Amino acid sequence: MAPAELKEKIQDELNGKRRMRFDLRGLTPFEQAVLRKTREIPRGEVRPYGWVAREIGHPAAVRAVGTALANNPIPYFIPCHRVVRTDGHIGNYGGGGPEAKRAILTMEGVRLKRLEALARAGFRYQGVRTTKVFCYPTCHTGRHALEKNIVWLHDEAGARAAGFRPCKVCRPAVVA
DNA sequence: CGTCGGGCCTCCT
DNA sequence: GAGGAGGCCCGAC
Repeated sequence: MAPAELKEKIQDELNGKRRMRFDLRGLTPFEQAVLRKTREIPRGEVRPYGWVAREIGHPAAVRAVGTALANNPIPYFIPCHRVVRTDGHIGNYGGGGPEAKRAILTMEGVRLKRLEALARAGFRYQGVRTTKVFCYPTCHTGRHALEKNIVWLHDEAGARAAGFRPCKVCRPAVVA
């Protein structure tokens, strides 16, 4: 394969445009589920450990998700660096520590400064007044929302109380 | 902000 | 196979 072609293939993989088949045999079903779910997180976005746990049907196995990701056999291609803590902190990272994790996410276009500022302020979700939908801050569905229509939300209960329903793309909560 | 306890999956004994 | 430790966590105080 020509270098240019290979480069394109790798880029497509990391952008989610291509799905290479990874051999995950040898891992437990739980670990496989964690890794498969993690691959669904788009480049430039992040999701909490708790989100992965809930999505794979083990909502309380949050910590175990972290353990499974720590054993990720194919770092970067299975983007465990896109999984962060619920409170907005970056969380730990085996391959180079939090610094490496921040560097990779920044490369992928995540606005970490903004994300961490939101975390410090206690905001976990972004709501859009006009659609009445709330998302995780990095969800791409809200990227064209007008600034004046954006509302920052502390928690799910508050979001719902304000009339917002969870985004169907980033699924910040189960659709009640 | 820190600490505590809970909870879950693996691995090791 | 039972039991315990520990890990890229989380929510409540």
